[in-house]
Amino acid sequence: MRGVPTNSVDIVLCTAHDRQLAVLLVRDESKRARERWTLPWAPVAARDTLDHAAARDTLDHAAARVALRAAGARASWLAQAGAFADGSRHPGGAALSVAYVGVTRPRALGPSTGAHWFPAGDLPPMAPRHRAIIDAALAQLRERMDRAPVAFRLLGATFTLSELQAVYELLLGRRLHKASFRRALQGAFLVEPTDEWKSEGRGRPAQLFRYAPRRQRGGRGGRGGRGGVRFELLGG
Amino acid sequence: MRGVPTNSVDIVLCTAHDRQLAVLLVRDESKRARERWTLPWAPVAARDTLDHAAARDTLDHAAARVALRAAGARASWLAQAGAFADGSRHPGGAALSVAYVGVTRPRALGPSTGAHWFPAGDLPPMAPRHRAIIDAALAQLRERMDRAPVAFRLLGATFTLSELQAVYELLLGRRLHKASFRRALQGAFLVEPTDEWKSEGRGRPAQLFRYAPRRQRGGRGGRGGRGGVRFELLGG
DNA sequence: ATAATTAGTAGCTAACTGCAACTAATGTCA
DNA sequence: TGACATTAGTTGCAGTTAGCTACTAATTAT
Repeated sequence: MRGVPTNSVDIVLCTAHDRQLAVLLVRDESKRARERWTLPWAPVAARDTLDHAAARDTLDHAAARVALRAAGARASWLAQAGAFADGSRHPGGAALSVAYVGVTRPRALGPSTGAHWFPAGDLPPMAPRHRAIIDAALAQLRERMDRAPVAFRLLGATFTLSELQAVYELLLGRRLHKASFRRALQGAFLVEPTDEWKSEGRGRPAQLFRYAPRRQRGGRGGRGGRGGVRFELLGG
Repeated sequence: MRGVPTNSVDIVLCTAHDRQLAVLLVRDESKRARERWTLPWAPVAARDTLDHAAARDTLDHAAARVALRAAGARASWLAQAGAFADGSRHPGGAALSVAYVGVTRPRALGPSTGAHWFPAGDLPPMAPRHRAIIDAALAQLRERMDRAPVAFRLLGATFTLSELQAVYELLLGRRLHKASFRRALQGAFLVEPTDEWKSEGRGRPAQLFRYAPRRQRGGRGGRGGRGGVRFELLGG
């Protein structure tokens, strides 16, 4: 916290933890912090953005660095979630915060990194701006699930269809119908079966699949946006 | 342009102009500008964000002010489209730009305001960052059409269903099927008929409707997000 | 063996989309 | 005046898709 206010990049990194959607928070190290947690963040100096004219996108790279440092591993998906500059003070005093939302595969955090996974529905007290960022980031995560393969990035190279459905349900926050889910998935040519099967202890073993999107058959899909208009979401 | 780099708010304001989607640009007043156009923008001083703790969202208000000044009227819809800070220089030297996308009803621009509507498909040379902002803003505009009543904001208080469909086709950049469009609209309880009719010269007069969303009947819609998962958009 | 549990599939119905064809109301023009 | 063009608005049909219910399949627990 120098004299000149800086911009910051703040990350809402999500994972599946203990059958719940969890967000990564780190301990707030500033003096007046009393048992507080913050999102992982880093300042973005104005200098940086002017010096490296070659950089494809300064903000994206800064976000990737912050996520890597906080979680100990690369985020497997990361996208910008917006800029926040309302009055509520930022833990680091940043004038403006660029928020990112991402996912990373569940793994153990290194000890004493000061980071911890919190269930998204049970977060500790935080700075108002960080609370707002989390709300917006989780909302955008859900909206983007049908445009980016977020769910697949939360899984390993191979997975069962039940695992995939569980991730969708976790991220969307609602139950899905098994038969419909599989029919839609099959029709989208997104996964292909492997020769391996996975037995989880109880019940029938499940076949393992891998994410292997093939170019769409002329059907509905396609980037151009076919199909009718969806008026259903325009409540008020 | 003082010594300290500032942040900026840059607006991609759209309207229907001459049967085409048009973007509002203003003349670049800076010295080394040779016949160049830029998006309407304004600096956001770091001070502002710290002083007015009461302001709901500093950035949204700044964006609304910029749009009002450039177009001479309030934007009827406005949403944040992301933060941009790649190497490409900003016309005003801003280190970081927060982009907004909005729409405003077609109207005559005041004379000699330095602003002009350009067809979205035929834009003049601009700073690379502004070009990137426009691309991202128009993409987001299309994605948000089914979550926010953007099309209705481009129309007056009453409108014919053909006018509504034309706006949808303009913003989406593709043709829609008349019967399906109307059936979906009727099923969503979004508009209600008025007693007035509008005759456009040729052809049968059209009934005027007004935007009056009623709370959804138990059907598909609802904010909670019903319906199956849309895998079709996950190409690669 | 039998029950419990999980995986995976099939049939039915309801809803929705696109298509084609139709009726309705107005202006244009011979 | 009457045929024609133009735009509005509706209807019936076929194909597709989603959700529901119910079923079979394969494994572990008792």
